[in-house]
Amino acid sequence: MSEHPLLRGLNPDQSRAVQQLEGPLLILAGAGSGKTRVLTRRIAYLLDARPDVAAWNVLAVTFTNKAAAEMKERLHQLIGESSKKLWLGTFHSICLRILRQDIEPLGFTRDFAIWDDDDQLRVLKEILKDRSIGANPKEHTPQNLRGAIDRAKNERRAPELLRLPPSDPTPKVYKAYEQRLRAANALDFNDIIGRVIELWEQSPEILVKWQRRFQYIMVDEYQDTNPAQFQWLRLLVGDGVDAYGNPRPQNLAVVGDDDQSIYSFRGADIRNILDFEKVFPDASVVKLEQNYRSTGTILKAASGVVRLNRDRKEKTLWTSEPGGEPLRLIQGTDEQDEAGKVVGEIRRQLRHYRPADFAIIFRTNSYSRPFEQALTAAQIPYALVGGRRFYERREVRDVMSYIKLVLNPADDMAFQRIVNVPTRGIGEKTLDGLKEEAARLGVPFREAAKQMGMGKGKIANAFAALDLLLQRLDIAARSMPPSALVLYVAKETGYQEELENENSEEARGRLENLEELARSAEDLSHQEPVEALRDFVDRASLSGQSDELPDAEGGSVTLLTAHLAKGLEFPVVFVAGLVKGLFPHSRAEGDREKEEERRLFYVALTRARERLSISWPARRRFPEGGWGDTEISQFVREIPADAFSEQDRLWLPRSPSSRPPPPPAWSAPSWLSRKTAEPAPARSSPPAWLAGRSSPPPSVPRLSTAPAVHTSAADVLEEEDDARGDLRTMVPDSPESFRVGMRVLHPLLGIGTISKKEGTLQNLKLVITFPKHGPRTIYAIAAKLEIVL
DNA sequence: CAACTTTGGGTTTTT
DNA sequence: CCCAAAGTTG
Repeated sequence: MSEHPLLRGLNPDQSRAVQQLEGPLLILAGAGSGKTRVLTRRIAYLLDARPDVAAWNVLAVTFTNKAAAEMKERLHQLIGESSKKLWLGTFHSICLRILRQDIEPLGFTRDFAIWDDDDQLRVLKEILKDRSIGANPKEHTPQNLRGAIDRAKNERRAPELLRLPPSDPTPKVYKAYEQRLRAANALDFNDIIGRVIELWEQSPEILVKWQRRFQYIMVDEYQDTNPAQFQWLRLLVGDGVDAYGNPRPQNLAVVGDDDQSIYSFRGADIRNILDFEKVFPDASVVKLEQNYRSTGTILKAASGVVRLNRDRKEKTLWTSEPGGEPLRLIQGTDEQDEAGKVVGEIRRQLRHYRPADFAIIFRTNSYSRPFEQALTAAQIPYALVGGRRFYERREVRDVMSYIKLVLNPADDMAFQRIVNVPTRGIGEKTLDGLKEEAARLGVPFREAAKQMGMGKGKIANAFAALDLLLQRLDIAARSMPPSALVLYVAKETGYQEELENENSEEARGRLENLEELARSAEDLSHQEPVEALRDFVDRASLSGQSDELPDAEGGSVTLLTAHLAKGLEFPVVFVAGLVKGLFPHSRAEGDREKEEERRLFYVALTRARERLSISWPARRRFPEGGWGDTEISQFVREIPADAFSEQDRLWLPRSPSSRPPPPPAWSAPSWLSRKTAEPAPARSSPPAWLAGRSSPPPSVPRLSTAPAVHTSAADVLEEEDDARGDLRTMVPDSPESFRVGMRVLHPLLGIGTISKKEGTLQNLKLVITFPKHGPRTIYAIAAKLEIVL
C-alpha cells in the first residue's frame, strides 16, 4: 500500500482530518489526541497535495505565542524553508501584523502604541477625576469600567449602544476612553482584533485583499475564541461567494475541545465551537477520541468528572493502554503539611523520575507559596510559572516606555511612566501642570514638555533636560539594533547608575533583567533598526505568561496554574488545593461558572501521563487572617471511586456507587447566539447526590419587565438583554426572520432599515441603510442584529 | 514641592 | 500577604 508519507503513523480519524482540505471542518480533539500533530501534518499535506497553494496562502491561528513557535518548529522540520512564508500566530499577533500594514484608513498611523491593562487603568483613573461624569466611586471603579469596556469591545458594541439607564456614566467613560486612545495614537488589547474588523467592514477592498491571500485557515483551541474573533474569522472566510459572484470555498478548519474551554472570563464563548455546525451546515466533522497521553485510569477519572457537565458534546476518550497506577489522594492537616507530603512523594519518586517530570497544578497563583517553601527545604529545583511576567517588571517596563516613546511620541502613557524615572524633580504637581498645558495646546505630553522646557526656572530646566535626553534616544534608535538600544537607554537615562549605586540584591536582579531584555532582542539585529524596534515592542506587548514556560529539558519541578497548564503534559502530576471555595473557586457561583471550573479541573487532570495525585488541606489559612476547617472539593467526589487506590477510597466520604447518566445535552434555543431574548432554558434538576452537597444559589428568574437592581457597571452589561430604556428589541431565532423594511439594531452602526436581502441561512447578507452611515452590506450571521419593535 | 515612610485595601484564572 | 494611596520629612 502506497501511503502518503505525511499520513504515516496517523490513526484513521487523524488521517481523515489531515486529508479533508476543502470547506469548513470541525475537528473535535479530546485531550491528548494528537491535535498539534494533525494540524502540522495537515498544513504540510495541503502544501504537498495542492501545488497551486503557496505557503503564504495559509493562515494558522494558535492560542499562545509559544504554541505558534512550537508549531513553526515542527513545520520547519516537515516542509523546510517554505514554512517561514506562512502566517502562524495568535489572533493578536496576526491582527497586529495586518494593522501595522493597513491601519491608516482608520485614522491611526502605523506606529500606533499598544496600551496594556495597566495603561487602561491609568487612563480610566484620569478620566474619573472629572467629577462631571457622575461616577459613583464605589460602583464605577476603574477595574469595573475596564471590565465593562472590554466586554463591550469583545461583543463589538459602541458606547451609545450599551443601553444602560441614562444616568449610568459607563458610556461617557467609554467614549472619553476612546478619545484618549485616539489622541495618543494607541490601541488597547481588544482593539487589535476589533480595529481589523472595523477596517474590513468599512473597506471591502482591503478585506478582499486578505481573503485572497488567506485561502486556507486553521484555528487551534477554537473553544476559547470570543465573539470578536469569530466575527473576524467569519469575515475572512467570507460567505462562499467572491467579489464576482463566483463560488469561493470556505476553507476553515477549526480544532478544539469544548471540554477544555476555560477562558470565558476573558470573553471566550463556548457556543463558537458548540454551534460550528449550525453556522456552517456543510461542515465536515472529525472526532479524535483516541488518547495517546494518559493511562486508562487517569482518563477514567477525568472523563468521569467532565461527563457531569451538561453543556458539551458527547465524546468518549479511549486509550489502547488501559489500567495504570491508581490515583492517589493526599490529605494534609494544613497547606504546609499538604505541600510537605506532596514534596515528600516527589522525593520518593525521584528514584524513577527527573525533577522536570513533575508538575504541581493549582487553581490560583497564590497557592504556590507553601509548595515553593517545601521544595526549597527539600532542595529540589523548581520553576514557578506565572507570577510577575518578565515584561511586566518595573525596570523592563520603564526601559520599554522610553523605546515606545521613540516610536510613538504621542504615547502619553509611556511618557507618564518615564517622566520622573529616574527621579528628575518632576513630581505630581508639575505633571498636573504639564497635563493642563498639553490639553490647552492640544498636543501630546511629550510635545508639551518640550514647550515648557523652553521657559526659565527649575521646572523648565527639568523638562528641557528630559527633552534633550529623548532626542538623543531618537537619534540612537535610528542607528542601533534594539539590543544595543536597551543598554544605551539604561545608561543614558541614568537608570543603570541608580541601580548600581543601590548595591542591593534586588537592584542586581533588576540589572540582570535589563541585560536579559537586551539579549532577548538580539535575534532582531539583522533588520533595519526602526523596523526591528517595532517588532521588539510588539513582541513585548503580546507576550504572555505561557511564553515563559520552562523548557522540558530544564531539570526542575514545574509549578503552575491550571490555566497555564493547558496544552502541556507531565509524567507525574499533583493537583493541589482541592478544597471547597478554592477549586471550584468561590467566585464561580452560577451553573455556567461551575461547569467551567469543572472543565478547568478536567484540564488539570488530563495533563498527567502516568501518575496522578490529588491533594487537599483539612484546614487552611485565609487571606484575611485566621484559620478555618475546609471541606474537600466536590470535584474529588466526582472522580469515579474506583480510579483511586483502595486505601485512598476509604478517605472519600461515601457516595453512591452508581452514577446517574448525564441528562441529554440541551441545545440553545436561539440559532447561533447565546444572547437570547429568553432566560436560559430551565434545566432538569441536577442529580440529587450532586445537589445535596452544596446548595447552589437559587437562580432568580429574570423577568424582562421588572427593573433589575444594578450594583455595578458589570452587572448592567450582563443584563443588557433585558428590555430597558426607550428601545425595545428582540433577537430573531433564525436569520430568515429578517424582512425587507424591518428596522434593526446593529451593535456598532445603530438603527437602520433593511433594504435588501440576499442569500440564505448562514450566507444571508442584508443591505441595511443607516441614517448616519448610509447603506451597508451586513452578514446577518456575523453582526449581532436585533429587530427593533 | 519632591522623596521617603507608613498604613490600609484588596486577592481567580490571562492572550 | 503585596501593592497603591495617604502621611511625613527634607
